[in-house]
Amino acid sequence: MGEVREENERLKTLLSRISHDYRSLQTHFYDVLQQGRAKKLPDSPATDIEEPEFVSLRLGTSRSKCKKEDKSTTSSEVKGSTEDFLKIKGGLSLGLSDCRVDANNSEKVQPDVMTLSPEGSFEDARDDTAETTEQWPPSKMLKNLRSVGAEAEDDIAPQPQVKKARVSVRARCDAPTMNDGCQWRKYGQKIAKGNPCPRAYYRCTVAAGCPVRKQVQRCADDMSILITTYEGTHNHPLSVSATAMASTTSAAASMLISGSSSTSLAAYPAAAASPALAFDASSKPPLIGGRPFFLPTAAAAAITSTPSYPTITLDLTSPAAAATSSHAAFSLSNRFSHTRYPSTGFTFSGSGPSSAPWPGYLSYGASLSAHPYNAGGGKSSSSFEAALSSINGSRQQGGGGGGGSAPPLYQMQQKAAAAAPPPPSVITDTIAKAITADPSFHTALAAAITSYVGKKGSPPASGGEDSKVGLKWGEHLGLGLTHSSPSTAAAAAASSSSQMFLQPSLGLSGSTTSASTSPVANREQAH
DNA sequence: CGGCTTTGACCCGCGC
DNA sequence: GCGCGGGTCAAAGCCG
Repeated sequence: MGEVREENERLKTLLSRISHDYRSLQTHFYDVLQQGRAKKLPDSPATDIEEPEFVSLRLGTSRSKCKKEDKSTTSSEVKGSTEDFLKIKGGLSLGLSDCRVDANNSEKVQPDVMTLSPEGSFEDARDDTAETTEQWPPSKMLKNLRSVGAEAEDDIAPQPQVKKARVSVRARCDAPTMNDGCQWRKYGQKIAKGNPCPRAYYRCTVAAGCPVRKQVQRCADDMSILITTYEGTHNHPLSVSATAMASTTSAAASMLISGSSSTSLAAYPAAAASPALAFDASSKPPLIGGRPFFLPTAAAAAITSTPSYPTITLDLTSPAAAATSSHAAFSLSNRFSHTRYPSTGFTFSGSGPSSAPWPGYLSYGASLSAHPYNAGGGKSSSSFEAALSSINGSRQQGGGGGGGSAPPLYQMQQKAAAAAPPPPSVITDTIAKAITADPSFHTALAAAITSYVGKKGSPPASGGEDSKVGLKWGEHLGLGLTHSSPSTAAAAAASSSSQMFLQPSLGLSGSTTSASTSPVANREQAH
Protein backbone atom coordinates (compact mmCIF):
# COMPACT_ATOMS: atom_id res chain seq x y z
CA MET A 1 0.00 0.00 0.00
CA GLY A 2 2.80 2.33 0.80
CA GLU A 3 4.35 1.74 -2.54
CA VAL A 4 1.05 2.29 -4.20
CA ARG A 5 0.58 5.57 -2.43
CA GLU A 6 4.04 6.62 -3.30
CA GLU A 7 3.43 5.71 -6.89
CA ASN A 8 0.20 7.58 -6.81
CA GLU A 9 1.87 10.68 -5.56
CA ARG A 10 4.49 10.36 -8.18
CA LEU A 11 1.91 10.06 -10.86
CA LYS A 12 0.07 13.07 -9.57
CA THR A 13 3.20 15.10 -9.78
CA LEU A 14 3.86 13.85 -13.23
CA LEU A 15 0.36 14.59 -14.26
CA SER A 16 0.50 18.16 -13.19
CA ARG A 17 3.82 18.56 -14.88
CA ILE A 18 2.63 17.08 -18.09
CA SER A 19 -0.44 19.20 -17.88
CA HIS A 20 1.63 22.29 -17.60
CA ASP A 21 3.93 21.28 -20.39
CA TYR A 22 1.10 20.41 -22.61
CA ARG A 23 -0.60 23.69 -22.19
CA SER A 24 2.42 25.61 -23.15
CA LEU A 25 2.96 23.25 -25.99
CA GLN A 26 -0.53 23.63 -27.20
CA THR A 27 -0.45 27.35 -27.08
CA HIS A 28 2.67 27.35 -29.09
CA PHE A 29 1.29 24.93 -31.53
CA TYR A 30 -1.73 26.97 -32.29
CA ASP A 31 0.36 30.01 -32.71
CA VAL A 32 2.35 28.20 -35.29
CA LEU A 33 -0.73 26.98 -37.00
CA GLN A 34 -2.23 30.36 -37.07
CA GLN A 35 0.86 31.84 -38.56
CA GLY A 36 0.94 29.17 -41.19
CA ARG A 37 -2.66 29.64 -42.00
CA ALA A 38 -2.47 33.36 -42.17
CA LYS A 39 0.43 33.04 -44.49
CA LYS A 40 -0.78 30.30 -46.73
CA LEU A 41 -4.49 30.69 -46.80
CA PRO A 42 -5.24 34.34 -46.65
CA ASP A 43 -7.72 34.23 -49.46
CA SER A 44 -9.48 31.00 -48.73
CA PRO A 45 -12.83 31.56 -47.15
CA ALA A 46 -13.97 29.55 -44.24
CA THR A 47 -15.21 26.69 -46.28
CA ASP A 48 -14.30 23.94 -43.93
CA ILE A 49 -17.84 23.35 -42.92
CA GLU A 50 -18.72 22.85 -46.50
CA GLU A 51 -16.37 19.99 -46.93
CA PRO A 52 -18.46 16.91 -47.23
CA GLU A 53 -15.76 14.79 -45.70
CA PHE A 54 -15.30 16.97 -42.72
CA VAL A 55 -14.67 15.00 -39.60
CA SER A 56 -14.29 16.47 -36.22
CA LEU A 57 -12.82 14.22 -33.64
CA ARG A 58 -13.27 16.28 -30.58
CA LEU A 59 -9.85 15.26 -29.66
CA GLY A 60 -9.28 18.18 -27.50
CA THR A 61 -8.71 20.56 -30.27
CA SER A 62 -11.42 20.93 -32.72
CA ARG A 63 -14.15 23.34 -32.12
CA SER A 64 -15.77 23.46 -35.44
CA LYS A 65 -17.37 26.58 -36.51
CA CYS A 66 -21.02 25.92 -36.51
CA LYS A 67 -22.14 28.66 -38.69
CA LYS A 68 -24.76 26.49 -40.23
CA GLU A 69 -26.44 26.04 -36.95
CA ASP A 70 -29.05 28.56 -36.22
CA LYS A 71 -29.31 27.55 -32.66
CA SER A 72 -28.49 29.85 -29.90
CA THR A 73 -24.82 30.49 -29.58
CA THR A 74 -24.67 31.32 -25.98
CA SER A 75 -21.68 29.88 -24.33
CA SER A 76 -23.64 27.21 -22.63
CA GLU A 77 -25.06 25.99 -25.86
CA VAL A 78 -22.16 26.21 -28.18
CA LYS A 79 -21.17 22.76 -27.23
CA GLY A 80 -24.56 21.46 -28.05
CA SER A 81 -24.58 23.01 -31.41
CA THR A 82 -21.19 21.56 -32.06
CA GLU A 83 -22.53 18.17 -31.25
CA ASP A 84 -25.42 18.69 -33.54
CA PHE A 85 -23.15 19.85 -36.20
CA LEU A 86 -21.12 16.73 -35.90
CA LYS A 87 -24.24 14.73 -35.99
CA ILE A 88 -25.36 16.34 -39.13
CA LYS A 89 -22.10 16.18 -40.89
CA GLY A 90 -21.46 12.64 -39.94
CA GLY A 91 -18.46 13.68 -38.05
CA LEU A 92 -16.47 11.24 -36.10
CA SER A 93 -16.33 12.19 -32.52
CA LEU A 94 -14.57 9.90 -30.18
CA GLY A 95 -15.18 11.84 -27.09
CA LEU A 96 -11.66 11.82 -25.87
CA SER A 97 -11.07 15.18 -24.53
CA ASP A 98 -12.71 18.27 -23.50
CA CYS A 99 -10.27 20.48 -25.21
CA ARG A 100 -11.86 22.43 -27.94
CA VAL A 101 -10.05 25.09 -29.69
CA ASP A 102 -11.05 27.26 -32.47
CA ALA A 103 -8.29 27.00 -34.93
CA ASN A 104 -8.85 30.58 -35.81
CA ASN A 105 -8.70 31.89 -32.37
CA SER A 106 -6.11 30.63 -30.02
CA GLU A 107 -7.55 32.74 -27.28
CA LYS A 108 -10.23 30.18 -26.89
CA VAL A 109 -7.81 27.60 -25.75
CA GLN A 110 -9.24 26.07 -22.69
CA PRO A 111 -7.07 25.20 -19.80
CA ASP A 112 -8.63 21.86 -19.03
CA VAL A 113 -7.35 20.12 -22.03
CA MET A 114 -5.87 17.01 -20.62
CA THR A 115 -7.42 13.63 -20.73
CA LEU A 116 -4.91 11.75 -18.76
CA SER A 117 -7.16 10.26 -16.23
CA PRO A 118 -10.33 8.30 -16.34
CA GLU A 119 -11.86 11.06 -14.35
CA GLY A 120 -11.23 13.40 -17.18
CA SER A 121 -12.87 11.09 -19.57
CA PHE A 122 -15.75 10.74 -17.26
CA GLU A 123 -16.29 14.41 -17.03
CA ASP A 124 -16.28 14.78 -20.71
CA ALA A 125 -18.48 11.86 -21.29
CA ARG A 126 -20.97 13.04 -18.75
CA ASP A 127 -21.11 16.32 -20.46
CA ASP A 128 -21.66 14.67 -23.75
CA THR A 129 -24.09 12.07 -22.71
CA ALA A 130 -27.09 14.29 -22.71
CA GLU A 131 -26.21 15.68 -26.03
CA THR A 132 -24.91 12.84 -28.06
CA THR A 133 -27.20 10.00 -27.36
CA GLU A 134 -28.59 10.11 -30.80
CA GLN A 135 -25.50 10.68 -32.78
CA TRP A 136 -25.42 8.77 -35.94
CA PRO A 137 -28.68 7.01 -35.57
CA PRO A 138 -29.09 4.16 -37.95
CA SER A 139 -30.96 4.89 -41.06
CA LYS A 140 -33.90 3.05 -39.74
CA MET A 141 -33.91 5.15 -36.64
CA LEU A 142 -33.71 8.19 -38.78
CA LYS A 143 -36.70 7.09 -40.65
CA ASN A 144 -38.61 6.41 -37.50
CA LEU A 145 -37.60 9.69 -36.04
CA ARG A 146 -38.71 11.50 -39.09
CA SER A 147 -42.01 9.77 -39.17
CA VAL A 148 -42.70 10.01 -35.49
CA GLY A 149 -41.04 13.02 -34.06
CA ALA A 150 -41.38 16.19 -35.96
CA GLU A 151 -39.28 18.07 -33.48
CA ALA A 152 -36.22 16.17 -34.42
CA GLU A 153 -36.42 16.84 -38.08
CA ASP A 154 -34.28 19.87 -38.03
CA ASP A 155 -31.34 18.11 -36.58
CA ILE A 156 -31.43 15.03 -38.66
CA ALA A 157 -32.04 16.44 -42.03
CA PRO A 158 -30.81 14.00 -44.59
CA GLN A 159 -27.30 14.56 -45.79
CA PRO A 160 -27.03 12.15 -48.62
CA GLN A 161 -23.54 13.20 -49.45
CA VAL A 162 -22.24 12.77 -45.98
CA LYS A 163 -21.80 9.40 -44.47
CA LYS A 164 -20.23 8.14 -41.36
CA ALA A 165 -16.54 8.29 -41.06
CA ARG A 166 -14.92 5.07 -40.06
CA VAL A 167 -11.68 3.99 -38.67
CA SER A 168 -10.54 0.56 -39.59
CA VAL A 169 -7.82 -1.24 -37.73
CA ARG A 170 -5.93 -4.13 -39.22
CA ALA A 171 -4.09 -6.19 -36.70
CA ARG A 172 -2.93 -9.69 -36.29
CA CYS A 173 -5.07 -11.30 -33.71
CA ASP A 174 -6.00 -14.87 -33.07
CA ALA A 175 -8.95 -14.04 -30.93
CA PRO A 176 -12.37 -13.63 -32.49
CA THR A 177 -12.18 -9.95 -31.83
CA MET A 178 -9.83 -7.45 -30.37
CA ASN A 179 -10.35 -6.52 -26.81
CA ASP A 180 -10.46 -2.79 -27.11
CA GLY A 181 -11.81 -2.05 -23.70
CA CYS A 182 -15.39 -1.63 -24.60
CA GLN A 183 -18.23 -4.00 -24.10
CA TRP A 184 -19.85 -5.13 -27.28
CA ARG A 185 -22.89 -7.06 -28.17
CA LYS A 186 -23.10 -8.89 -31.40
CA TYR A 187 -26.19 -8.08 -33.33
CA GLY A 188 -25.57 -9.55 -36.67
CA GLN A 189 -23.34 -11.51 -38.92
CA LYS A 190 -23.10 -11.50 -42.62
CA ILE A 191 -21.05 -13.07 -45.31
CA ALA A 192 -19.77 -10.21 -47.31
CA LYS A 193 -19.07 -10.55 -50.93
CA GLY A 194 -15.49 -11.27 -51.76
CA ASN A 195 -14.60 -12.62 -48.38
CA PRO A 196 -15.45 -16.09 -47.19
CA CYS A 197 -15.05 -14.97 -43.64
CA PRO A 198 -18.23 -13.70 -42.07
CA ARG A 199 -18.41 -10.14 -40.98
CA ALA A 200 -19.71 -9.67 -37.47
CA TYR A 201 -21.52 -6.59 -36.32
CA TYR A 202 -21.18 -5.38 -32.79
CA ARG A 203 -22.84 -2.63 -30.88
CA CYS A 204 -21.39 -0.94 -27.84
CA THR A 205 -23.32 -1.93 -24.76
CA VAL A 206 -21.37 -0.04 -22.16
CA ALA A 207 -24.19 2.45 -22.05
CA ALA A 208 -27.68 2.17 -23.34
CA GLY A 209 -28.10 4.06 -26.53
CA CYS A 210 -24.44 4.27 -27.32
CA PRO A 211 -24.35 4.60 -31.08
CA VAL A 212 -20.90 3.16 -31.54
CA ARG A 213 -20.66 0.08 -33.66
CA LYS A 214 -17.93 -1.99 -34.98
CA GLN A 215 -17.49 -4.55 -37.66
CA VAL A 216 -15.09 -7.39 -37.28
CA GLN A 217 -13.91 -9.44 -40.16
CA ARG A 218 -10.90 -11.50 -40.97
CA CYS A 219 -8.87 -10.53 -43.93
CA ALA A 220 -9.57 -12.75 -46.88
CA ASP A 221 -5.94 -12.74 -47.88
CA ASP A 222 -4.53 -13.42 -44.46
CA MET A 223 -6.81 -15.05 -41.96
CA SER A 224 -4.58 -14.04 -39.12
CA ILE A 225 -5.38 -10.42 -39.74
CA LEU A 226 -8.40 -9.09 -38.02
CA ILE A 227 -10.03 -6.04 -39.49
CA THR A 228 -12.00 -4.06 -37.00
CA THR A 229 -13.92 -1.07 -38.20
CA TYR A 230 -15.21 1.44 -35.71
CA GLU A 231 -17.96 3.87 -36.31
CA GLY A 232 -19.66 6.38 -34.12
CA THR A 233 -19.18 8.19 -30.90
CA HIS A 234 -19.33 6.84 -27.42
CA ASN A 235 -21.78 8.73 -25.31
CA HIS A 236 -20.55 7.37 -22.05
CA PRO A 237 -17.40 7.24 -20.02
CA LEU A 238 -14.69 5.19 -21.54
CA SER A 239 -12.55 2.77 -19.72
CA VAL A 240 -8.87 3.41 -19.84
CA SER A 241 -8.21 0.79 -22.42
CA ALA A 242 -11.15 1.94 -24.46
CA THR A 243 -9.84 5.44 -24.30
CA ALA A 244 -6.57 4.22 -25.66
CA MET A 245 -8.28 2.65 -28.58
CA ALA A 246 -10.42 5.66 -29.15
CA SER A 247 -7.36 7.79 -29.05
CA THR A 248 -5.67 5.76 -31.68
CA THR A 249 -8.59 5.58 -33.96
CA SER A 250 -9.26 9.23 -33.53
CA ALA A 251 -5.71 10.07 -34.36
CA ALA A 252 -6.19 8.09 -37.49
CA ALA A 253 -9.38 9.89 -38.19
CA SER A 254 -7.51 13.08 -37.76
CA MET A 255 -5.55 12.07 -40.76
CA LEU A 256 -8.79 11.50 -42.50
CA ILE A 257 -9.57 15.08 -41.77
CA SER A 258 -6.28 16.18 -43.07
CA GLY A 259 -6.89 14.38 -46.26
CA SER A 260 -10.29 15.67 -46.92
CA SER A 261 -10.62 19.06 -45.42
CA SER A 262 -8.10 21.56 -46.44
CA THR A 263 -8.89 24.04 -43.78
CA SER A 264 -9.53 21.92 -40.79
CA LEU A 265 -6.39 22.95 -39.12
CA ALA A 266 -7.65 21.90 -35.78
CA ALA A 267 -7.30 18.35 -36.80
CA TYR A 268 -3.59 18.46 -36.63
CA PRO A 269 -3.19 19.32 -33.03
CA ALA A 270 -5.62 16.57 -32.40
CA ALA A 271 -3.42 14.10 -34.08
CA ALA A 272 -0.31 15.45 -32.55
CA ALA A 273 -1.44 15.93 -29.04
CA SER A 274 -4.04 13.36 -28.33
CA PRO A 275 -1.97 10.25 -28.66
CA ALA A 276 0.52 11.64 -26.26
CA LEU A 277 -2.09 12.36 -23.68
CA ALA A 278 -4.88 9.97 -23.99
CA PHE A 279 -3.58 7.09 -22.04
CA ASP A 280 -3.81 6.81 -18.38
CA ALA A 281 -0.86 6.63 -16.14
CA SER A 282 -2.52 4.10 -13.93
CA SER A 283 -3.44 1.74 -16.66
CA LYS A 284 -1.63 -1.34 -17.61
CA PRO A 285 -1.27 -2.31 -21.17
CA PRO A 286 -3.79 -4.75 -22.43
CA LEU A 287 -2.61 -8.26 -22.72
CA ILE A 288 -2.41 -10.48 -25.67
CA GLY A 289 -1.26 -13.95 -25.06
CA GLY A 290 -0.57 -12.89 -21.54
CA ARG A 291 1.89 -10.26 -22.60
CA PRO A 292 1.55 -6.54 -22.61
CA PHE A 293 0.63 -5.56 -26.05
CA PHE A 294 1.23 -2.24 -27.58
CA LEU A 295 0.39 -0.89 -30.89
CA PRO A 296 1.48 2.29 -32.45
CA THR A 297 -0.95 5.05 -32.62
CA ALA A 298 -0.72 4.86 -36.31
CA ALA A 299 1.65 2.34 -37.66
CA ALA A 300 0.53 3.14 -41.09
CA ALA A 301 -2.65 4.47 -42.39
CA ALA A 302 -4.57 4.88 -45.50
CA ILE A 303 -7.65 6.84 -46.17
CA THR A 304 -9.85 4.76 -48.30
CA SER A 305 -12.72 5.37 -50.51
CA THR A 306 -15.41 2.89 -49.91
CA PRO A 307 -18.52 3.51 -51.91
CA SER A 308 -20.23 5.19 -49.04
CA TYR A 309 -17.92 5.88 -46.18
CA PRO A 310 -14.76 7.81 -45.72
CA THR A 311 -12.57 5.33 -43.97
CA ILE A 312 -9.11 5.46 -42.64
CA THR A 313 -7.29 2.22 -42.14
CA LEU A 314 -4.62 1.67 -39.60
CA ASP A 315 -2.48 -1.19 -40.58
CA LEU A 316 -0.87 -2.71 -37.55
CA THR A 317 0.29 -5.87 -39.16
CA SER A 318 3.90 -5.05 -39.52
CA PRO A 319 5.92 -8.20 -40.10
CA ALA A 320 8.40 -7.06 -37.54
CA ALA A 321 5.69 -6.66 -35.06
CA ALA A 322 4.50 -10.14 -35.63
CA ALA A 323 7.97 -11.48 -35.40
CA THR A 324 8.84 -9.70 -32.24
CA SER A 325 6.68 -11.93 -30.24
CA SER A 326 8.66 -11.62 -27.08
CA HIS A 327 6.94 -8.43 -26.23
CA ALA A 328 4.79 -7.81 -29.21
CA ALA A 329 6.64 -4.71 -30.01
CA PHE A 330 6.07 -2.82 -33.14
CA SER A 331 8.34 -1.24 -35.52
CA LEU A 332 7.52 0.90 -38.38
CA SER A 333 8.68 0.42 -41.80
CA ASN A 334 10.91 2.93 -43.30
CA ARG A 335 10.08 1.71 -46.71
CA PHE A 336 6.71 2.81 -47.69
CA SER A 337 5.79 0.31 -50.22
CA HIS A 338 2.45 0.73 -51.78
CA THR A 339 0.16 -2.17 -51.71
CA ARG A 340 -2.96 -2.28 -53.67
CA TYR A 341 -5.95 -3.81 -52.01
CA PRO A 342 -8.08 -5.05 -54.84
CA SER A 343 -11.16 -5.42 -52.76
CA THR A 344 -11.24 -1.85 -51.71
CA GLY A 345 -9.34 -0.25 -54.47
CA PHE A 346 -7.15 1.83 -52.34
CA THR A 347 -3.48 2.13 -52.06
CA PHE A 348 -1.96 1.39 -48.78
CA SER A 349 1.22 3.10 -47.92
CA GLY A 350 3.50 1.71 -45.37
CA SER A 351 4.03 -1.49 -43.48
CA GLY A 352 6.55 -2.79 -45.87
CA PRO A 353 9.33 -5.12 -44.88
CA SER A 354 11.02 -3.75 -41.89
CA SER A 355 13.01 -4.69 -38.92
CA ALA A 356 12.94 -3.22 -35.53
CA PRO A 357 16.06 -1.32 -34.76
CA TRP A 358 15.52 -2.18 -31.17
CA PRO A 359 12.87 -3.97 -29.19
CA GLY A 360 9.91 -1.82 -28.74
CA TYR A 361 10.89 0.58 -31.40
CA LEU A 362 8.00 2.67 -32.31
CA SER A 363 7.27 5.78 -34.04
CA TYR A 364 4.24 7.76 -34.62
CA GLY A 365 3.60 8.66 -38.12
CA ALA A 366 1.70 7.66 -41.11
CA SER A 367 1.72 7.99 -44.77
CA LEU A 368 -1.56 8.62 -46.36
CA SER A 369 -2.95 8.00 -49.70
CA ALA A 370 -6.17 9.79 -49.39
CA HIS A 371 -9.05 9.23 -51.63
CA PRO A 372 -11.91 11.24 -50.31
CA TYR A 373 -14.86 9.05 -50.65
CA ASN A 374 -17.00 9.01 -53.68
CA ALA A 375 -14.35 10.59 -55.75
CA GLY A 376 -16.17 9.32 -58.75
CA GLY A 377 -13.37 7.09 -59.81
CA GLY A 378 -10.86 9.85 -59.91
CA LYS A 379 -9.16 8.48 -56.91
CA SER A 380 -5.80 9.86 -57.64
CA SER A 381 -7.07 13.29 -58.27
CA SER A 382 -7.32 14.13 -54.71
CA SER A 383 -4.80 11.80 -53.29
CA PHE A 384 -2.06 13.16 -51.29
CA GLU A 385 0.50 12.07 -48.86
CA ALA A 386 0.77 13.53 -45.51
CA ALA A 387 2.66 12.79 -42.43
CA LEU A 388 1.99 13.36 -38.85
CA SER A 389 4.44 14.03 -36.21
CA SER A 390 6.99 11.61 -35.19
CA ILE A 391 9.25 13.17 -32.81
CA ASN A 392 12.59 11.79 -32.23
CA GLY A 393 13.84 10.91 -28.87
CA SER A 394 17.37 11.33 -27.78
CA ARG A 395 18.34 8.07 -29.27
CA GLN A 396 18.04 9.45 -32.71
CA GLN A 397 21.26 10.89 -33.86
CA GLY A 398 21.82 12.03 -37.34
CA GLY A 399 22.70 9.38 -39.80
CA GLY A 400 21.00 8.37 -42.90
CA GLY A 401 18.72 5.57 -42.88
CA GLY A 402 20.84 2.49 -43.30
CA GLY A 403 20.24 -0.75 -41.55
CA GLY A 404 16.57 -0.97 -42.09
CA SER A 405 15.50 1.35 -39.36
CA ALA A 406 13.20 4.14 -40.01
CA PRO A 407 12.72 7.75 -39.32
CA PRO A 408 9.40 7.83 -40.99
CA LEU A 409 8.53 11.30 -40.00
CA TYR A 410 10.89 13.31 -42.01
CA GLN A 411 10.79 11.12 -44.99
CA MET A 412 7.09 11.37 -44.96
CA GLN A 413 7.06 14.98 -44.28
CA GLN A 414 9.29 15.53 -47.19
CA LYS A 415 7.15 13.32 -49.27
CA ALA A 416 4.12 15.15 -48.16
CA ALA A 417 5.64 18.48 -48.79
CA ALA A 418 6.77 17.45 -52.19
CA ALA A 419 3.89 15.45 -53.45
CA ALA A 420 0.85 16.86 -51.84
CA PRO A 421 -1.54 19.19 -53.49
CA PRO A 422 -1.45 22.61 -51.99
CA PRO A 423 -3.93 22.60 -49.15
CA PRO A 424 -2.88 19.45 -47.30
CA SER A 425 0.75 20.03 -47.94
CA VAL A 426 0.50 23.49 -46.64
CA ILE A 427 -0.81 22.23 -43.41
CA THR A 428 1.54 19.35 -43.20
CA ASP A 429 4.41 21.55 -43.99
CA THR A 430 3.35 23.93 -41.34
CA ILE A 431 3.30 21.20 -38.79
CA ALA A 432 6.54 19.79 -39.96
CA LYS A 433 8.11 23.14 -39.59
CA ALA A 434 6.55 23.64 -36.26
CA ILE A 435 7.99 20.45 -35.01
CA THR A 436 11.31 20.48 -36.68
CA ALA A 437 12.32 24.06 -36.78
CA ASP A 438 11.38 25.39 -33.44
CA PRO A 439 13.71 24.48 -30.60
CA SER A 440 11.33 25.60 -27.95
CA PHE A 441 8.65 23.46 -29.40
CA HIS A 442 11.04 20.58 -29.30
CA THR A 443 11.90 21.26 -25.78
CA ALA A 444 8.36 21.57 -24.61
CA LEU A 445 7.26 18.44 -26.32
CA ALA A 446 10.25 16.49 -25.20
CA ALA A 447 9.75 17.64 -21.67
CA ALA A 448 6.14 16.71 -21.70
CA ILE A 449 6.83 13.21 -22.82
CA THR A 450 10.05 12.46 -21.08
CA SER A 451 8.67 13.76 -17.87
CA TYR A 452 6.34 10.91 -17.99
CA VAL A 453 8.36 8.14 -19.46
CA GLY A 454 11.53 9.14 -17.83
CA LYS A 455 10.47 7.34 -14.74
CA LYS A 456 8.63 4.56 -16.38
CA GLY A 457 11.14 3.76 -18.95
CA SER A 458 13.99 2.57 -16.83
CA PRO A 459 14.59 -1.11 -17.02
CA PRO A 460 13.53 -3.05 -14.00
CA ALA A 461 15.90 -4.89 -11.80
CA SER A 462 13.53 -7.71 -11.17
CA GLY A 463 10.90 -9.45 -13.14
CA GLY A 464 8.00 -8.25 -11.13
CA GLU A 465 4.93 -7.41 -13.02
CA ASP A 466 4.97 -3.76 -12.24
CA SER A 467 8.50 -3.34 -13.21
CA LYS A 468 7.82 -5.31 -16.27
CA VAL A 469 5.10 -2.96 -17.18
CA GLY A 470 7.37 -0.07 -16.63
CA LEU A 471 9.87 -1.50 -18.97
CA LYS A 472 7.31 -2.21 -21.56
CA TRP A 473 5.99 1.22 -21.35
CA GLY A 474 9.36 2.69 -21.78
CA GLU A 475 10.00 0.42 -24.64
CA HIS A 476 6.79 0.91 -26.37
CA LEU A 477 7.12 4.56 -25.96
CA GLY A 478 10.32 4.37 -27.78
CA LEU A 479 11.64 6.57 -25.11
CA GLY A 480 13.38 4.13 -22.93
CA LEU A 481 16.34 6.33 -22.61
CA THR A 482 18.34 3.63 -20.99
CA HIS A 483 18.19 1.61 -24.09
CA SER A 484 21.26 1.60 -26.12
CA SER A 485 20.46 3.13 -29.38
CA PRO A 486 21.09 1.31 -32.57
CA SER A 487 19.64 4.42 -34.00
CA THR A 488 20.14 3.88 -37.59
CA ALA A 489 16.76 5.35 -37.86
CA ALA A 490 17.98 8.81 -37.85
CA ALA A 491 17.63 9.78 -41.40
CA ALA A 492 15.89 12.69 -39.94
CA ALA A 493 19.13 14.40 -40.54
CA ALA A 494 19.33 17.97 -39.54
CA SER A 495 16.89 18.25 -36.75
CA SER A 496 16.94 14.68 -35.79
CA SER A 497 18.49 15.31 -32.47
CA SER A 498 15.20 16.28 -31.07
CA GLN A 499 13.05 13.81 -32.80
CA MET A 500 11.00 11.77 -30.46
CA PHE A 501 8.65 8.93 -30.76
CA LEU A 502 5.30 9.41 -29.30
CA GLN A 503 3.95 6.49 -27.50
CA PRO A 504 1.19 4.56 -29.02
CA SER A 505 -2.01 4.91 -27.27
CA LEU A 506 -3.73 2.01 -28.78
CA GLY A 507 -3.64 -1.15 -26.88
CA LEU A 508 -5.21 -4.24 -28.19
CA SER A 509 -5.42 -7.54 -26.62
CA GLY A 510 -6.68 -10.79 -27.71
CA SER A 511 -9.67 -12.06 -25.95
CA THR A 512 -9.22 -15.70 -25.43
CA THR A 513 -12.62 -16.56 -24.17
CA SER A 514 -15.15 -14.15 -25.39
CA ALA A 515 -15.60 -11.48 -27.89
CA SER A 516 -16.95 -9.24 -25.24
CA THR A 517 -15.23 -7.64 -22.38
CA SER A 518 -17.03 -7.03 -19.20
CA PRO A 519 -16.82 -3.69 -17.52
CA VAL A 520 -15.46 -5.41 -14.50
CA ALA A 521 -12.68 -6.82 -16.53
CA ASN A 522 -12.02 -3.43 -17.91
CA ARG A 523 -11.75 -1.98 -14.52
CA GLU A 524 -9.44 -4.69 -13.43
CA GLN A 525 -7.39 -4.13 -16.48
CA ALA A 526 -7.24 -0.53 -15.70
CA HIS A 527 -5.81 -0.95 -12.26
C1' DC B 1 -33.98 -15.92 -15.79
C1' DG B 2 -31.41 -12.49 -17.91
C1' DG B 3 -28.03 -11.61 -21.16
C1' DC B 4 -25.88 -12.96 -25.19
C1' DT B 5 -25.35 -15.24 -29.77
C1' DT B 6 -27.25 -17.09 -33.87
C1' DT B 7 -29.51 -16.64 -38.05
C1' DG B 8 -33.08 -15.87 -41.38
C1' DA B 9 -35.82 -12.06 -42.76
C1' DC B 10 -36.21 -7.50 -43.81
C1' DC B 11 -34.87 -2.75 -45.18
C1' DC B 12 -32.49 0.34 -47.94
C1' DG B 13 -29.15 2.33 -51.04
C1' DC B 14 -27.00 1.81 -55.28
C1' DG B 15 -25.97 0.37 -59.91
C1' DC B 16 -27.71 -1.35 -64.11
C1' DG C 1 -38.00 -1.21 -61.85
C1' DC C 2 -35.15 -4.83 -60.50
C1' DG C 3 -31.49 -7.25 -58.44
C1' DC C 4 -27.66 -7.20 -55.44
C1' DG C 5 -25.25 -6.44 -51.36
C1' DG C 6 -24.57 -4.27 -46.93
C1' DG C 7 -26.58 -3.45 -42.68
C1' DT C 8 -30.07 -4.24 -39.09
C1' DC C 9 -33.85 -6.48 -36.71
C1' DA C 10 -35.80 -9.78 -33.87
C1' DA C 11 -37.22 -14.42 -32.66
C1' DA C 12 -35.23 -18.51 -31.09
C1' DG C 13 -31.84 -20.84 -28.76
C1' DC C 14 -27.88 -21.15 -25.66
C1' DC C 15 -25.45 -20.45 -21.44
C1' DG C 16 -24.06 -19.25 -16.86
